[in-house]
Amino acid sequence: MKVLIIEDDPLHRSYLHEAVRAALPECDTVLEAENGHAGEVQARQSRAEHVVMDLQMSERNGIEAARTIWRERPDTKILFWSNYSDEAYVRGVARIVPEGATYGYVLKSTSDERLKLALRGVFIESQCVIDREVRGIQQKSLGTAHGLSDAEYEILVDVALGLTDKAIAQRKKLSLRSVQNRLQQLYEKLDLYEEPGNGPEGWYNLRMRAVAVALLRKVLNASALERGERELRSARGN
Amino acid sequence: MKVLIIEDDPLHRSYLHEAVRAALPECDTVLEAENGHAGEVQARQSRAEHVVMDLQMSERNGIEAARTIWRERPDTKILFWSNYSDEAYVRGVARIVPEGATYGYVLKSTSDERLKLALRGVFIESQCVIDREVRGIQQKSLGTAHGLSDAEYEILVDVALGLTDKAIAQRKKLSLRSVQNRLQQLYEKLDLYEEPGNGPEGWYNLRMRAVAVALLRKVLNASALERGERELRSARGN
DNA sequence: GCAAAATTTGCGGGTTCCCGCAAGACAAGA
DNA sequence: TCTTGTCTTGCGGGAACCCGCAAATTTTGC
Repeated sequence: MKVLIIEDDPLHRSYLHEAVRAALPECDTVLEAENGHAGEVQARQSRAEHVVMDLQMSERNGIEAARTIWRERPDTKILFWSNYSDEAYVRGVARIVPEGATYGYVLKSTSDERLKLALRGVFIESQCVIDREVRGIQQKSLGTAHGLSDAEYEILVDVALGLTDKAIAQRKKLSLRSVQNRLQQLYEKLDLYEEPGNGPEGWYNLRMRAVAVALLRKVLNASALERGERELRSARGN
Repeated sequence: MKVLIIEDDPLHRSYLHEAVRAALPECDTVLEAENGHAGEVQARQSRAEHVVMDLQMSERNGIEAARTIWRERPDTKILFWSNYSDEAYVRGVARIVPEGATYGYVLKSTSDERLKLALRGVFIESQCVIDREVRGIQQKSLGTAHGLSDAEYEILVDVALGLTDKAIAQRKKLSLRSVQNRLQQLYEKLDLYEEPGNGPEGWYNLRMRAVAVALLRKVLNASALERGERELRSARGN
């Protein structure tokens, strides 16, 4: 059995290495890669079926790497091991998990014990192991109360990238008015109409404010923006 | 001699602890705190004059903590030890360094050797030790070419928070038109007028696009936004 | 298959934004 | 003192945004 570790921080990498050794005696080789790009190459070459990786790496982040790995071998078992449970990350992962794949998502702040359980659970038992806190975010992002639908999320990204309504309409093949409707739903969902303690109406530019609160609430983050920007550029140049 | 370590990642904390022990034999006590808030309290109680800390911690980030520490004792020597050299962080640090204070800024990716040199340089020799890469960012952010002036940066933050031109004008005690002028400068500096490969003019909402590219280029980041939001709220409620 | 519910679209208008133009305000330097 | 340059302010208009209203279309549930 082979395990591939993709993690850019050397300290965390060696910690993970040790944890894998301790939790999985049946594992004979442990490979390491120090960024998403190297990780993809390693995964391809070594045909490793068990991967544990960080999200948020420079060079190429975990979500990108996981996507290409899964695209090549959808039965790969991946354990995500991240510092954060930003909704943007959780959503990002959810978007790329292939049908029926087994994966896990644990936070770096969990105990050694839990990490080991997660490693065994995902790699040996083929269970999906999701940290309690991450699970909480998942639920919340689905709940109709504050959770954004996929349509709303996508338009949020487009707006955040700085596209005009017209550009979005064209991109999404909708009428101008539909785009604006979705925007209104978005504003509604983000509670922009009832921000407390703001004096005269018209303090906020709703469009910008929506992005600001999305960023503050971690519904969006830099990595999601980068992904959107890349997609945008590639769509332009086709 | 006392050294206070403020760092939320346990692995990094113990690594730092060891580095301090190795680099500074004259240091008799090493204290630890696991977030910015605890760090401030520790610094106050222990009267430590030597601090090494991470930026980007949850709970309360390094810049906030450093500011209050320096406010209470401006002669404290602080070594920032961070994963990133985002312009937003560099600028954030620069904003709070008191007159004549000695500090350092090194990246976590530097070698053990350099870290130790930085520790000795800042704490013993009272030198300012700034990583080559960080220095590069500093220079760039000052160069008139792409660098934003303070005025431009501040308006960027206000826009990013979602304020309208009118609100900004009032806040900054300027006329509406002046605010818009600054915005135009900002758009100019960020090269929004010559983005390559975008077809018909009018793909972008300049206001939003400015924030998007600032985020992508790390001129802005989530932590800067949070700071801005806090200031905004406190200004509202005075 | 049909009615209810949700989405999409067009129209119209009020508001805000973006910006060219030009007239004051102020500081630095010949 | 008289430029020269930078910064600020006002005016005006075209474009984009925000949104209520109502009809057309699609989706959903039974």
